[in-house]
Amino acid sequence: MGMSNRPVTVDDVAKHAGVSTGTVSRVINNAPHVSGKARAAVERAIDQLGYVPNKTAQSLAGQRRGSVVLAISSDDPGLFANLFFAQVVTGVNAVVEETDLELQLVLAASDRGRARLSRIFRARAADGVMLLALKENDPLSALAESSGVPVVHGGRSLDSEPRYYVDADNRGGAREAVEYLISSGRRRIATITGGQDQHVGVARYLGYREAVVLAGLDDSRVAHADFSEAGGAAAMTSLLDRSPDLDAVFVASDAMAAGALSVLAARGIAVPSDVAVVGFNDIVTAQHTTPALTTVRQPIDALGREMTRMLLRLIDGDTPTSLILPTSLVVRESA
Amino acid sequence: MGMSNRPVTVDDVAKHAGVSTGTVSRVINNAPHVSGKARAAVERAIDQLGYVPNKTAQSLAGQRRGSVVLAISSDDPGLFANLFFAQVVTGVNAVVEETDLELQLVLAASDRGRARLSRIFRARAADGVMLLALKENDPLSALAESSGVPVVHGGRSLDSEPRYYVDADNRGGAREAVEYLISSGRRRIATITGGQDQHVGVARYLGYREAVVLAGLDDSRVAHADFSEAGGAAAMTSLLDRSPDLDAVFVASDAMAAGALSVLAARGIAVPSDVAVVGFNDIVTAQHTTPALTTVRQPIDALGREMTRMLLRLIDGDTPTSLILPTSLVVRESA
DNA sequence: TACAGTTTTGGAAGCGCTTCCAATTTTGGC
DNA sequence: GCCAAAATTGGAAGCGCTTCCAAAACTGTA
Repeated sequence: MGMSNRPVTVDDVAKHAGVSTGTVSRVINNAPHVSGKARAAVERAIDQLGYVPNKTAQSLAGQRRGSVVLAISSDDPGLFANLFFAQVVTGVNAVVEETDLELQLVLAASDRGRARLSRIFRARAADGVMLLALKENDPLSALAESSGVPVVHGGRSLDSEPRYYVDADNRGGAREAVEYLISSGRRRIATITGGQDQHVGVARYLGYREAVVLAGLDDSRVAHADFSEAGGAAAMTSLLDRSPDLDAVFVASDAMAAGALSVLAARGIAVPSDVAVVGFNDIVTAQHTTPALTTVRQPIDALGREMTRMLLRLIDGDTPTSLILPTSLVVRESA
Repeated sequence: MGMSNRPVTVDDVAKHAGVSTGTVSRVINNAPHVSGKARAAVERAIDQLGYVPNKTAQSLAGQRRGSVVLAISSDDPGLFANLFFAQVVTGVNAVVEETDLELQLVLAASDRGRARLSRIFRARAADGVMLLALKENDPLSALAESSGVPVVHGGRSLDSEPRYYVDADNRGGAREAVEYLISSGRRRIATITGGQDQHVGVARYLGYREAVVLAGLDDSRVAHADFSEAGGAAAMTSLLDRSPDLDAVFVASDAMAAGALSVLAARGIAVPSDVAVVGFNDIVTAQHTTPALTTVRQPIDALGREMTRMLLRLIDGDTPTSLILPTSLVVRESA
């Protein structure tokens, strides 16, 4: 059992099976043009010798890399980033696992990580790359494009729509959330937005406006924030000062919603009876806020899965179409 | 700029610089025995041609893989697992990034993942492997051992201590937590344990006993559970029924502590005035429980970092010693 | 200037596989 | 039982790099 020092090679297998290396290779890759007899002999030899193909050699000879990389460039060390990360990886892995590709991870927030990614593109050192949470206008995006390496983006950026991407339906989710508020009788609906320099920030704001305007309601109760809890609190304060009559607020992230809730609580405003609150993301703490937060959930593992499927198709030479994944409203107590 | 179809190779660089491929290789790997003149010429050529070495070819020729794998076999999809996961990866990446190794990820909870890992061992397809959260008595452990591939374990198992591992000081952390309870005047201290079929479960229980016995207190207030919130609740109930006089409880995980807290609240027992509660892990929700949970924090990213450092040393042929990382008590409101 | 010792260099032989081409064997139709 | 067509096979030529060895170019000293 593999006690020998020198690993078993195709030549050993060929010799042992009494065929040529070419035939062994054909069997390994179950290519056509192999007689049943030869195949059986080779398979027996492989078994007896405990042969495992050397992937490096396969790659070199076969002109493919045998690996895809998942690059995550979020430098946000926050809870959401972490969980998001883990779930995406899970989804990606589930699909990669079905192939015989390796999954390489690159955390591209640091300079070293970015350099690494750049090298991968320049050297075509992977069969494909999934790019997650790239900053707006990231130079890596252009490099990726020009390298010829298949690339799938997770999420979009404001400046330019990637050729291939998977994204959550941020606008639709926001719209649905607000429509829910409207259907439950709210009429003076405010919103706290995330950074308007990011696609998700804008998309969720647009979804809010769409719903509010369509219902013929006032869309002027807007406070811009930055996705942070503190920002959410500040925005809620400003909203309350400007429009004390509001009866609902759609908040573009759960973290901001948590900030908003604490301001509401501090002012003695009851949720949801006085003011209904809806968040976005469905982070874990959403269940633990007081009251538990009604929010919009993104299908994060599906995002990972679909990105990977798309990448595989791209590697196969297909031309997939970008995808927008539906969100779902999770109704708890706050609305 | 790389518009050519055929990628640039050492031969191109050699020709362009007027030297041999051997010399180019020596420059790339900055090996000795290269004149300044030759080095300069090669570097210029590399620059002008935009040459990036082909890692696959380097691996094949150099008899090294150029990659390490991080294998995670936890099939626990829970919050803690996710966050743990993300933090370990972050720590691992931080160290791997400093080398020119690639980081390959294998989720070994599924059969396919396990098969993949097995293949990696049998084919020596990585320079080293980090094994996280392997189940007790996992056959992969034996395979890893016999393969000759350097392996570092994260955490220990009950049945056999791995040759090289990094673990958190579960016993010490538990002991410190209980000593804190004692020092704040508690005398009738109970514990809710995690699964006693896992090393962490046993270690934390041992830490509890150590502290309690050393202080000459009664160590009989024990309820065994399974690290789950529901299990924690059930255990708390049983504890309260058996020993209504208890004035503190050390709970071996935050999830169980959350369950315990809800039981306490339901019975109208005030925390911490009537009963003090300490958890373990410092998951995010620990800050959001009512009251906020005092708990023991593990240095998870350090775990990742130290595992990686240890693996690198192993790959270099050194003989590191296993490591136990200190935990720290995070005092909040519940104790 | 010559010579032994040192450093640098070129070039070829792999690393373990795939793939192509030509050679061989098999097949099937008459 | 013969022949062309089809299927199978062996073997060699790479894939792009490292490394080893021998050859070449230096170095300094006598």
